[in-house]
Amino acid sequence: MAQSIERAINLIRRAAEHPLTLTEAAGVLGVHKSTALRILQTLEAARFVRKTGAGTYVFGSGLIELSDLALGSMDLRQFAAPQLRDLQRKTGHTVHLAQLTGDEIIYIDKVDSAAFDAVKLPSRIGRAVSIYASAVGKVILAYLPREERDRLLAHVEFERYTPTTFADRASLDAELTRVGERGWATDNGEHDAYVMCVAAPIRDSRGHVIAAVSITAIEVIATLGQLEQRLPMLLETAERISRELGYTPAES
Amino acid sequence: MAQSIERAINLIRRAAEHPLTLTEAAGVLGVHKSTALRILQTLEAARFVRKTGAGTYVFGSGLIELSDLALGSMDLRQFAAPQLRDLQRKTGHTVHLAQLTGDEIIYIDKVDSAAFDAVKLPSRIGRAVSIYASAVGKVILAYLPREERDRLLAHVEFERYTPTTFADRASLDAELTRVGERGWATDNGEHDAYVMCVAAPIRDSRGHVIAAVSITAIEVIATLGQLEQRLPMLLETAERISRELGYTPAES
DNA sequence: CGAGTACATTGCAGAAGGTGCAACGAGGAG
DNA sequence: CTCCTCGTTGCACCTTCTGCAATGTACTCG
Repeated sequence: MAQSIERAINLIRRAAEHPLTLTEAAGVLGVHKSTALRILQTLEAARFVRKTGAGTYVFGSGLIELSDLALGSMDLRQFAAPQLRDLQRKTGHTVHLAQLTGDEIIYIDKVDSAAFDAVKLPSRIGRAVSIYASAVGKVILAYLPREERDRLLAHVEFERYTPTTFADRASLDAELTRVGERGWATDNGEHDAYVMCVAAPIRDSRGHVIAAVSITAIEVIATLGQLEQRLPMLLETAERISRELGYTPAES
Repeated sequence: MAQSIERAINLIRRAAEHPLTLTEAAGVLGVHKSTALRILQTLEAARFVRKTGAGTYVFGSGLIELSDLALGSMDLRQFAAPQLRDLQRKTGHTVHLAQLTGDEIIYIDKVDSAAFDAVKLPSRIGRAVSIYASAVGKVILAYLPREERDRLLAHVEFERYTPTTFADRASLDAELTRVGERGWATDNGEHDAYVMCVAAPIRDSRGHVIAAVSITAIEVIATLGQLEQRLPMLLETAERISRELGYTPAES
């Protein structure tokens, strides 16, 4: 649509992979060197690329600062990272940290299972997660104020990914009530039939649920029941992270 | 220089901070909505931004994937992260992980000192480090094959940042020999007069030095001598990371 | 329930910005 | 010392981007 921008993006990608000379850049885009030069200079001004002493262009720190900015709450990530790692080691399963940002829930950290899983989980840091067909999504939704929950679900078009998906508002609300009562959520293959999860909420200093940790496994590795056996560790991890964020559990 | 690209970058920045509606986007840039729309659509195609159900634009996962790609060697980061954290906790000082990428040395991870330092270190993940006026730079240089060292230093213009800077090739080479012999490097305020560092090399499975860990403090907090007392921990951390990368120390 | 409002989206003509050319400059190799 | 390659600059042309106006769509309020 906007080809100069497309060209710029193309160059960013290349530069991130491998140092790029001006002539290479022009070659890749199939444009004149002067054109490539101007694009690179613009990107350099934004520190999206950086010019090395040798005259090659490489990715710049601007991009990383941006992702940091976007992933926001580096606090949360920083505090959570060692706990996630611990949890991964103790359970052996893949661990996710997801957070509500804007209108959606995205993964902000992930610790892969140490096992040489034949099957890689497709989740990626920065990706949005289904808000109603995931354990992290449901556990966050469950603790959101009524109006907030309504706002998030207002635009959602429910889709029945698998037989277990809660694919309408009524059954989802019932599930959320259940989740809210027991304090954790599961994902019984609700998005991908063979992927199981258990998730627990993370609270900030005001007690608001703002994120969630989960452990995930494909059914071949562990059934949902087996995952649920790890629940004490999961809940402890979530609580520990919450405490680091300044949360003090009310004595109820 | 290329204003459509500048505009695109501007929008990326905004979207990373806060969900953005089309009208806002147009307002920010001072252009017509249709213009803003086309830019956003282009960015969306590259997944630099993503459109939420509510119609707002937020940062997209493409950016994060890019930084991951650029920081490369996620292996190194992953393996190193917990060790760095440990080292930070034990020493109390800021810990850096730097790596040789292309022609330069960049920080690929950082664990800030837990202390409420009045002075923040200006280092940032993704930023390039001076190759000859930093502990990490020198320790990596010291173990590089002769030709590689020459290549990296060929384009360098030496600058005497402070009285302690090794500002010419001859004195730098002498220093590198010393570093190579004892197995670690210091930065005695060679770039910024009040910033002290001690760094140790990290090796990959072939035994090549590819990165370095360092502990850093401003002189008010700790003198170089005090940092050197932490040397055993630093060296142990470096070796542990090297082992995780598959390095097996030769019995010399 | 229906009109009104606010917002996103599309097509098109004009114009501004981007493009390629050619010439210059700098650095390295032989 | 000369040639060659690569990065950089100024400029005229033309492609591409822009803004307008009209259409479509979703939400609101009477």
